[in-house]
Amino acid sequence: MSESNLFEMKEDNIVKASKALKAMGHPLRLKILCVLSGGELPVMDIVAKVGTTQSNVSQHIDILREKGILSSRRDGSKILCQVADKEIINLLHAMQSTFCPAEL
Amino acid sequence: MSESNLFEMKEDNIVKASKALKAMGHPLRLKILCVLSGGELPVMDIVAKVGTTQSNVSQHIDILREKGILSSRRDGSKILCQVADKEIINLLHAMQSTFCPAEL
DNA sequence: TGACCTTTATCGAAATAAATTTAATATGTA
DNA sequence: TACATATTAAATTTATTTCGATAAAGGTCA
Repeated sequence: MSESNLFEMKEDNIVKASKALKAMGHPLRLKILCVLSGGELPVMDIVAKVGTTQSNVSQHIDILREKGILSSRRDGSKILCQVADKEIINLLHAMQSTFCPAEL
Repeated sequence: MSESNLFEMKEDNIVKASKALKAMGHPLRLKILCVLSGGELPVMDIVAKVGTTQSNVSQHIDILREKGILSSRRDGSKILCQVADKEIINLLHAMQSTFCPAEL
């Protein structure tokens, strides 16, 4: 009867988590998160760093925002984006140590 | 000139990581990982726990195996599956604390 | 205020890619 | 042979990605 999983996620949380993972599971969006790991940046700077169109970046940012992975605030004419919270930062750290063995 | 991102992932690693995240970013596959967090299980047991067809589970397991997230070994007529390594376990922990605030 | 520039968001549409489901069959073990 | 798992295929459906054009919101300056 050893019935305990380490991760007893409820269905709701499974759904929420899988949506967030899916959102992060796109190369451009993951790149955006890496770029933001240094701190807040306006959208235009992200565009410059990741190399695609403004429209495209804006849409990807929106997807990350929807899932609570990224947050943003207006500063004058600019929108400053950042990684939403410390939990997400931790998650990114865990990913880095999982997937970037040599880059620590 | 503060040019350093916390996460300086190379393009290759970004691609690898995003593929793995995408693989985990599916409710059924995440559920399979949760179910396996308690230890090794044969495929038939996973089928029973997650509730779908054998063929479907087998296909999802394959996707996780391809990305190095899950490993398996034969034991007689059964295939025992488990979460691939400690890094992935850490990642699952990070996800749990991010997405399951009340279930700790 | 009005004209204009910058920054970001949104829309429409085309192209592409996945995911789902089911069924049939193959493989390997006891 | 029967059981456990994997593979394949095909049909179907659904979603994603991307681009270009344009809209909206804020800032500047005459």
